[in-house]
Amino acid sequence: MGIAERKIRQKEEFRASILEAAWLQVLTDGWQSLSIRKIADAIEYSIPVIYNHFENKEAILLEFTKEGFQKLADALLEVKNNYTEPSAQLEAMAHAYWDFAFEHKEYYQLMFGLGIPACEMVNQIAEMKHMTGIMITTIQEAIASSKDTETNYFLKYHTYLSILHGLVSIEMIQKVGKPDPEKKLILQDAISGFIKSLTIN
Amino acid sequence: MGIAERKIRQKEEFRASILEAAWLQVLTDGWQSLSIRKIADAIEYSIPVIYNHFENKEAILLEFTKEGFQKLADALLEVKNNYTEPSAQLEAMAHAYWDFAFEHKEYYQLMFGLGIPACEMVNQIAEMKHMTGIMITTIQEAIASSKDTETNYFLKYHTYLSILHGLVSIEMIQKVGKPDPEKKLILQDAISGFIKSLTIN
DNA sequence: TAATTTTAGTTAACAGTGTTAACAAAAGTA
DNA sequence: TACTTTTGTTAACACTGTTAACTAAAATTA
Repeated sequence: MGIAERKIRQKEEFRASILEAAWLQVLTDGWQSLSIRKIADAIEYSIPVIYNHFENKEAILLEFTKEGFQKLADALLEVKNNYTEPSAQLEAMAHAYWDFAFEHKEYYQLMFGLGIPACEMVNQIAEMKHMTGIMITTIQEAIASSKDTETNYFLKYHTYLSILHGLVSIEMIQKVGKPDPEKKLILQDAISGFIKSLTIN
Repeated sequence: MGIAERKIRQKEEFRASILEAAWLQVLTDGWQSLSIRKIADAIEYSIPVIYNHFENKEAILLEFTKEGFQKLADALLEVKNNYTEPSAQLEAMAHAYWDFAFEHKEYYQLMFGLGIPACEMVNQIAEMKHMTGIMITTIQEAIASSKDTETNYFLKYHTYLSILHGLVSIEMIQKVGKPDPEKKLILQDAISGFIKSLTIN
């Protein structure tokens, strides 16, 4: 019975082509411009077929949100493995986070801008939990090898992520499309302060 | 010639009533739900009259963005004046910033979320420059009374604002409508680290 | 006061958006 | 071949921001 398998495969390909067309649209004109109709146009099908593969537009966005968090998690893990000292890992991960945000601006804006509007949804995105898990683990390792091993790791993780997201989003708001390398000084400044307070205290 | 004056007054009142109706709509159903039609309905006029007072919907949003930055600036100035030490001022302002964000969630989300999409616009909002000016001045005062008076104040201002915005927006994303007072620990943690690095170095 | 101009406000439409019900055509099964 | 299921289409609904064309009222001028 290869027919059923072929159908599943075709369905998967169809789904992928929808996402591909959507992503192309996003890359050329941004999230705000993405519409079901444009996707339907691009794949040369009528509008309702898209609803056979995705419950609604939000489901399509959710797919990209997951993809984004997965990519970010991968990027963090990769640089983390280049270091053994937790503090060095945190610093490298901070730079990787920054680089990801500006190299994949579209992903980042969806992940932390348009997406995640509802409250319960946050914990439903496994990919996000995965990413934050990497951060939390590293924070815990840093605390474990510090003088005060009783430091609240969750508080520190929250601080770490907040600093990173704050730096990125303020930079994204102020200047669009400027890959100002000098701005990494700000990242370096903020993150080294954080790491100091984590390792010294 | 009181007629012309009365007309100007009426026009101003009309404009105010549009903003009032819009704000009511935002308070009840959020920014996403705001529409020109609903405003027109609320003030019991037809749709095009709104375009006699505002160029487009964005202009209405811009009005609230300005209002928001003005309110934030006021809040910062008020708490700043309760202290003389720049470091104490920065700490108090951080708390005021946090409080403003969650007491005026609608304003904050517009100011840093929907609004300011274009690049040039940032410097066109005088109210925003005013607010950041207050922050920058205080940072400069803190640096002036520190050991290293050569510290880059603009870098430190950027870091300060980024930490605040990061904390607020991460908190806003994760939990909607939870006034968790424990979360102020994170603010305290991050901001005291920043102030330390500002005054000690 | 009467005629004219200016202003204020309306209706109706255009060009979009997400979403879905009703139907036709193709594909698979008996 | 006849029947059932899947697949895809057309057409519509209920919205959105925005604007052109028109009418009624107000203010100005002769």
